[in-house]
Amino acid sequence: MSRGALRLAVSRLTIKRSLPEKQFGTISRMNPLHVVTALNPAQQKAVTAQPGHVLVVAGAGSGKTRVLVHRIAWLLETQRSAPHNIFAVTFTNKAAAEMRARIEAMLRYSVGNMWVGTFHGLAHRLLRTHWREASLPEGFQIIDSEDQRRLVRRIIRTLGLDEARWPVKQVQSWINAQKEAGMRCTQLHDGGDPWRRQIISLYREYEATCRRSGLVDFAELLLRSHDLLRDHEELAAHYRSRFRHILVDEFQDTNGLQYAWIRLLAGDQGWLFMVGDDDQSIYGWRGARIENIHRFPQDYANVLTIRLEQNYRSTRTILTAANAVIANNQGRLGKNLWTDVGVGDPLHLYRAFNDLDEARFIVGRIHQWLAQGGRADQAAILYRTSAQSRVLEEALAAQGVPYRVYGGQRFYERAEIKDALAYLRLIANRDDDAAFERVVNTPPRAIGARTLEKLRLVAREGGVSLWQAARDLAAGGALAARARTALSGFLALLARLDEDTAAGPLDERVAGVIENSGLLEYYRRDKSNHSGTRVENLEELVSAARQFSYDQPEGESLLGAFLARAALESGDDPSGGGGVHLMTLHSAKGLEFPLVFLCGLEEGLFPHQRSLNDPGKLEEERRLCYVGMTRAMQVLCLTHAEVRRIHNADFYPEPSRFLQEIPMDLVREVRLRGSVSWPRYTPDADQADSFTLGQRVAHPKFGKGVVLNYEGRGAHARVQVNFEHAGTKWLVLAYANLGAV
DNA sequence: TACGGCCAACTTTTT
DNA sequence: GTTGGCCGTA
Repeated sequence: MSRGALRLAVSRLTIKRSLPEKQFGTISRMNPLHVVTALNPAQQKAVTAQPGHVLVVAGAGSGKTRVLVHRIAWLLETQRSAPHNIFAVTFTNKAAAEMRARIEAMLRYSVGNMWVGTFHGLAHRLLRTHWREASLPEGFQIIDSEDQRRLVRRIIRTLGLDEARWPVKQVQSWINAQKEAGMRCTQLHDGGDPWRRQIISLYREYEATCRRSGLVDFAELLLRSHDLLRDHEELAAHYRSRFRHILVDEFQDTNGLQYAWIRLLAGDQGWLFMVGDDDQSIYGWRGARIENIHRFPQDYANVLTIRLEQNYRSTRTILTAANAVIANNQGRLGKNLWTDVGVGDPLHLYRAFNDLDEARFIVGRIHQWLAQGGRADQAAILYRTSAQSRVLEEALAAQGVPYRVYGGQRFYERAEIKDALAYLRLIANRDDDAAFERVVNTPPRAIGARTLEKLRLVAREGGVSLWQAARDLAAGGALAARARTALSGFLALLARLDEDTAAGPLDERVAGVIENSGLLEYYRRDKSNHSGTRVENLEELVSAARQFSYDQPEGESLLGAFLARAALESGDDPSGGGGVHLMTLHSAKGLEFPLVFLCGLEEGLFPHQRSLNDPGKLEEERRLCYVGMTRAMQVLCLTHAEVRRIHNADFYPEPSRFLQEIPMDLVREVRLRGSVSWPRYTPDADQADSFTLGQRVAHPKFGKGVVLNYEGRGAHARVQVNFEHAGTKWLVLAYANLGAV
């Protein structure tokens, strides 16, 4: 699991050590021409735009990263910019690492003091440097969404609220939405609304808990560093004079707070270089505001807008189809991708009987691809929901096709890893309530719900952390002897873990904690963990710590830095190993594959049920479809099923509206042996004289049914239909007058 | 207090 | 099909 992450860390290390820093005053080692050759006119225009604000509308496969990298190289090589003048921000660690690596590969010197990172990573860097000004404790820790949810649940219960009326996730996302709107609980007013009054008090209580515990959630990283710049003019001035060039990747995915933060950082001195594609905005449900990219040219005077419309990835057919689909959206910035490569294959369309048939078909096509000399890792199967992967995986495995599934449980999010990290967090900061709650009784050490309840009460009344409350309770006489012993035991254990390992290297420290806390033994004996992966993962964490300490030899708090990385990096980078790529459409963004299967194209699945009644959400689904289609380089194969099994229940979905939005002449419907032709997307489907197995049909007398079987052809063709009410019947096609449903 | 079994939920998830 | 939470029992 974490091996990819480790490999990534190693390669970054190699780059750092083998490249010299840029020496000022030395002659550029690179001919500036190299920065702009091999760029098309639009790319060149973007890369060499004179100081000013720039919006690059970069279509799929139009060389977006290339432009960013070349722009930075151009600034460094021809504009007398130094690496420390540049601030480049992305959404993923992967994108940030790639950008840095490509710049260094191009320039052949290390740009270590250039700020390149994710929004959260760079905000974190600011807060670590200026924790005092940001009113944070020096050793503040980052909590992930799961930690946050547990804290919120705790608070809902503490306030004696009904979880059914105050769903944890809803409260959590409400709080995050407030933070993303820049709203602190003190700035919110209930306006006499009891619901608002209650949820604001939840927010207040949550903030108080975080403050007491020295915890910062993801949204807080951004809000805190935004407020830091807003409230400390001298600090802001310092950074504004430093970062003359601010480059933003995937601008369409920024939320309001991120945009505000960037604007604050730029002030009226920094030049903004925003790269994005409004047609690929697919994270609205997480707070991304597509409006940001739309209003940027209005927010600043004289924004130079450049469109990158030449696509270097897909065939003309694929692009035409994708353009046709996205054209159904309103209010786009507008662009039309084109390519000068060939027309290519038509899109393939397969109408499957059910999800098993769909999977079988896809595997069959992959076999064909392999037989024609293709590699498995050139193929990707994209789906709307993770749940769809299971059937596909089974079909691939049954046929011996290697594959790898992206997404899912990440290394640093695994329960056993988070347990181990919680011990480490408590070592770093005893007041970390989230960590305390997590491991106070993991592994079980007889500290039960009653004891914890008392602890929380004491902590709440005294306005102190759980740790401090535990110390008080263990010393006083308020607890039963048994509970007191158990609690003292935990306090002593932690002190021991801390002291025993304080001097040693990080990995020994981690190993000591895992061993002596009893976690290792606990998971070793865990019967539900048949394969022993949890134990392996714990061992892997020790290796990750060792690797990390090689990677970052200097630094005052290695443990703190390690914990921060664990929170900010998923630690999951499924790189090595070939095989067909299986992933959700969301995780496919930014990738490309010669052969792409887009499956489950059905109303209710894609577009998803929960988006059907909201035009805005529907447009986001369409953008998701656009993203999926534009991943394909050579062959794009679309599939849908007539019967879809979801949570053990059968559904009979209509084909996705997105299919209807693709011009028919770009599509070739694929039929397998054993099925008969059925011109599915002709307007007069009633005229059709043949059917596929599983096809839903309507009979004037028997009503609706499903085609089970057929025999013969032409005038003698007969079909067997299972009618919903009339039962199974054989009908002569020529007389049956069957229609489509 | 611990554990096993049962039940409900379940879109997407860069940090 | 899986997972996390809840509850009853030892």
